[in-house]
Amino acid sequence: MMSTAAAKDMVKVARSICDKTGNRLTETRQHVLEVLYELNTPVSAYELTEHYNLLIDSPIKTMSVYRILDFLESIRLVHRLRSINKYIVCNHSIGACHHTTPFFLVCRSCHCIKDLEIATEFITAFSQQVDEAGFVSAGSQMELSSLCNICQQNLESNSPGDIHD
Amino acid sequence: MMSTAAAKDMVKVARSICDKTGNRLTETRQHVLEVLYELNTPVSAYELTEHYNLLIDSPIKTMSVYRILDFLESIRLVHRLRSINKYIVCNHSIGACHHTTPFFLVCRSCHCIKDLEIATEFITAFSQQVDEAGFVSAGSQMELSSLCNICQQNLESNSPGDIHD
DNA sequence: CAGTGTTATGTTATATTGTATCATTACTAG
DNA sequence: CTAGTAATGATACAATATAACATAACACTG
Repeated sequence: MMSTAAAKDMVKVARSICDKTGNRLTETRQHVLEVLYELNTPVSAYELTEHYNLLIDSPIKTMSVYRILDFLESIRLVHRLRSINKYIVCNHSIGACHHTTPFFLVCRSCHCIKDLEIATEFITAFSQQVDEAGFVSAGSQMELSSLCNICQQNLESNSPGDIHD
Repeated sequence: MMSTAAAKDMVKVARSICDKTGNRLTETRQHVLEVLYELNTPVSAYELTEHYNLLIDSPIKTMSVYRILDFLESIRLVHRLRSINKYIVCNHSIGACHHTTPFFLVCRSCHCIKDLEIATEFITAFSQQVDEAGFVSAGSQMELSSLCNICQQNLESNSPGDIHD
């Protein structure tokens, strides 16, 4: 596994988080994180398994990938995009997480995403409504199921299934 | 299939929408809509199939249910909750849809939901950010993956898997 | 009303995503 | 060292979703 400097920094952050929270950043977990980081796009657990097995010499099965992704999500190192069943590295693994409710724009056609930065006033106003509705705002995550401009244009020009890069 | 008065009204609305949009509200489609309406809770395509086959004498297969749900979603009579892979009847089938971006609070534990009414100013402010980010706001749908109060309490009291009704 | 194109549904098979379960290995504390 | 816990391996299976092709219902035209 070739690691960029950025990836090494990310692993450092991950290690310190694990240390603080009394968790183990095992080799396998670190590898999963690195692979996910290098992919730099949302992938399913199965896709991640494939890439892992191409990049890392000790092979892994999807069951383990699920478990490790669950773990990494639980300590907030990765996000699970529930609307498309895919995973990405959390910004805060690379020192950029705002630690408020994340807001993902998700293209339901090509599955590209954008992590939107929302004004704090916005979030707090929301939180109140959420709490009033009998739900928990803390630790929640928003996803807007939408279309990116490219897919929108493709649909208009009647070429469905036309996946851009 | 016993139909309540409310269900009949809903079917009437559905029929008029289909008429306007040049679509057919076939018997099967109507049945799917009625069953989903009576259930009054988010269900998967497979769950819907089961209930359908209990309530309607002519049996259906899940493949058809998927197709019909897709259709009903396309003309905005049902919502697909992508974060939990379940479907519900859209409010506007019962004359209450605001026709802006719907916002669903979704409990990731028990899968109960709440359709939040959001202030219009809110939505428009959002839409702008979404458009600026290169996504399409029209026709989008928001889901907040969260926990309802009951599940939150259950988790705190260390009884995971404890599904309330 | 027959013929033809289109839409909807039936049917079967299969792909994709996610969990349950139990065995084994690795680490941790006494 | 060893007993207990945490992590992973391995196998099976459940749940969700789509592909592909056949048949049926409808709708338009001549």
